[in-house]
Amino acid sequence: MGKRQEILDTTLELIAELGFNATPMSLIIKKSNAAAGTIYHYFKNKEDLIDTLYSELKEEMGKAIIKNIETELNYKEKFFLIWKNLFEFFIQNPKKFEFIENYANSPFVHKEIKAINQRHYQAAIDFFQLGIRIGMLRNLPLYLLINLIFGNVSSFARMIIMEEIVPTDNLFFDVIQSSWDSVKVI
Amino acid sequence: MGKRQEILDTTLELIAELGFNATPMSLIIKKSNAAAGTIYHYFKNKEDLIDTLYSELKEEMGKAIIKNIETELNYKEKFFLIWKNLFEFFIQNPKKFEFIENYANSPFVHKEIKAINQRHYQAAIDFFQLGIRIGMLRNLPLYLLINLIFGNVSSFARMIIMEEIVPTDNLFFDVIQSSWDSVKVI
Amino acid sequence: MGKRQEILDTTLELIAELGFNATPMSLIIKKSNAAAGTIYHYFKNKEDLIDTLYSELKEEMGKAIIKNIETELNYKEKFFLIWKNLFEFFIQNPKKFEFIENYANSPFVHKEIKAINQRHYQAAIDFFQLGIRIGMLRNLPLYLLINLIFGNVSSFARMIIMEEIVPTDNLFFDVIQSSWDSVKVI
Amino acid sequence: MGKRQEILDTTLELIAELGFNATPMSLIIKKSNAAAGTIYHYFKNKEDLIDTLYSELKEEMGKAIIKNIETELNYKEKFFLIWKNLFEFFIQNPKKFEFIENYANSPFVHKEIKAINQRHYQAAIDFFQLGIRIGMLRNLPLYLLINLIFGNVSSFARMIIMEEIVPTDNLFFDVIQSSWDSVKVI
DNA sequence: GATGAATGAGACTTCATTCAT
DNA sequence: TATGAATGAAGTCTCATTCAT
Repeated sequence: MGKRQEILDTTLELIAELGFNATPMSLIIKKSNAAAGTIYHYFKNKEDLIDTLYSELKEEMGKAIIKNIETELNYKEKFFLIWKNLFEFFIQNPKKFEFIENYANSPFVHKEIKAINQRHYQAAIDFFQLGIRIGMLRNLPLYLLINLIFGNVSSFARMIIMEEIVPTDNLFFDVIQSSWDSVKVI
Repeated sequence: MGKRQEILDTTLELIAELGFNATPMSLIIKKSNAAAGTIYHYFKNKEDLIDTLYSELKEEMGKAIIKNIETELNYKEKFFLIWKNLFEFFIQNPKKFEFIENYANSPFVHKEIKAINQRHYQAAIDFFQLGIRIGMLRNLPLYLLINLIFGNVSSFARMIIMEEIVPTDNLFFDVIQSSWDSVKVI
Repeated sequence: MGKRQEILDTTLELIAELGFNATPMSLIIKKSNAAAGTIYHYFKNKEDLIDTLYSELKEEMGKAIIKNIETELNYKEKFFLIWKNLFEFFIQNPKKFEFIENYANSPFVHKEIKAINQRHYQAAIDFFQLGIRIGMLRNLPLYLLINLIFGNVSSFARMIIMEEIVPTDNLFFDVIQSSWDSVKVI
Repeated sequence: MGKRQEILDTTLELIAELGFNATPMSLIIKKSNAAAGTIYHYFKNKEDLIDTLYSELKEEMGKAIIKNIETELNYKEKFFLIWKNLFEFFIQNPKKFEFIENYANSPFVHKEIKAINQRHYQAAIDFFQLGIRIGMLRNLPLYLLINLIFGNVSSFARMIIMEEIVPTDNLFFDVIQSSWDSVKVI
């Protein structure tokens, strides 16, 4: 698979499961069958390793969100599609979900890294901005609106991943509808 | 003020500002004007210190949420009151908000601690359950519904605290209305 | 019982069971239901506490060894009596045995303390010296001879206390005879 | 010499001289010219370091005891040889003697470690068992007999090492004869 | 006599990182 | 590319002891 990728995968795995605090380099080294020096061959230091992982995941997530967005759909249908895309990315990648969620608000993360990675979301951001402009969505500050919607997706996905609720098609429909109702105009 | 309280206050302050990783015991010791041994006189170890702080904050937050709930109000008005109570607790206690948010989903936290602290929210939980039963609120799994609503409050509060948006009465009204629209029945 | 005695008893108990390393003052404090300050009221410091305990035990042991020595007995019978006295003191006080054994060769002990406590054994020492002089015992350096004999008692007592052998009258007779055979003249 | 061996040697040196309590890891680190981390690279923790040292010494001692045992000698001569082998190992390695003696009865030592190391003594154990079977040695429980003899060697060696007696050939002959007299059959 | 909160030096250990191979 | 022994600063925690009450 290549040592570099193995290291990244192991890091994701461990941090998702144990958290940052309980994931020392020594553990990443052991679990990824790499030598200490090898990690430092590919990454400048621990911070760089984490930042790289974060960036790659964010890019992957950014692409997942807008999958099939070019299809012929009306605004509401595209909203539902984006919502579903994000939701399914989380459900199908629980470790990545865990990592991104923990990392996103952590003081561990560098603001610059966050800023840089915003670019992967430009299409989605534009979509929501359009919704406000054409009067489909409530006139809330753009990023607040996005955070509210994405927060809904997270809350729902988290409970499923944590096995606190059982996902069904009906439930999915209810939640996405609830989310839509919160931002749609009348 | 008492060393114990001083230690707890300092810990909140530091972890909110710097995060877990960047808050060694030595720093807590220095900033709280206590000796190393004193911390261990009151808390079994760092984990116990954090758990205790979390529990005390959760209790305080639980009480804040249901402030004035006994007043003569209709269901929707009570919903708005709880929403506002939580929001104001966050805005007025940004450090506590930061700590609770970071800590809540961290693998650092013990499930038992979370479970124990649920009791402080019984009144609020009962309130949402009632809403579903009497047909005021969408028939979603109880805790999912609560997480969606509280997630909205968090998203809004976070952006204000991070100074990413400027709070106004109008904005507040829009957001709380959005939140209500997402769970109200028609 | 008096706090002082309770502290000494607890210290014996703990050190016999756990060893010096695993017996911090804090544990003695907890198990003896005394406050930290109380220990320091009676003993200058930990060293003084241990030294005091050692001295009291040595005195007690010194008296036990020469019990009934004034009786009308011939030399060999008195040898057997002393041997038996020491053996029974060990068997009946396994914790004291453990403590004395561990403490005796520990660099923890102060030479002066050891020297001072020799006086309790003067009668026994005189008895062995007499044995050499009158030609009943091998002409070995006095303290070597004593150490060989007392070492035999210890080896035997230790195995019984550790339940590595089962004590019987016959076994006792064999061992004491073996010990006598090692030092008797022809 | 290799860091690992240097650490073990230094540990033996220090513990023999100062005892467990007065031998912190920091001192071992300083005297062995190793970094703190290096010790933990080779040993899980302090306990493991001590256990390893104990095991290696026991193995060495086991081999020393049976040196030249294959020579053409009668039973008594072999008994004297083993006695002398052990004695000389102690005299020539006073630090190892000190360490083994202090460690052997310490609650610090793990029973499993002791059990494992018994295997190095199988040849000697067999020799004493044979002595009992063929009627050369007193019919005492095997391990008791061994402990009595080895206890004699220890008592003698200790006094020489502590410079409480001066070793001479005559004295050596007297003591070994005394030891033999205690277990030989008539 | 007795208490126990408070102390702070120092114990053990972990950690990210380096560098010769 | 890859290794892993070695580093040492810094982390968490323990300990004997003090002192105001």
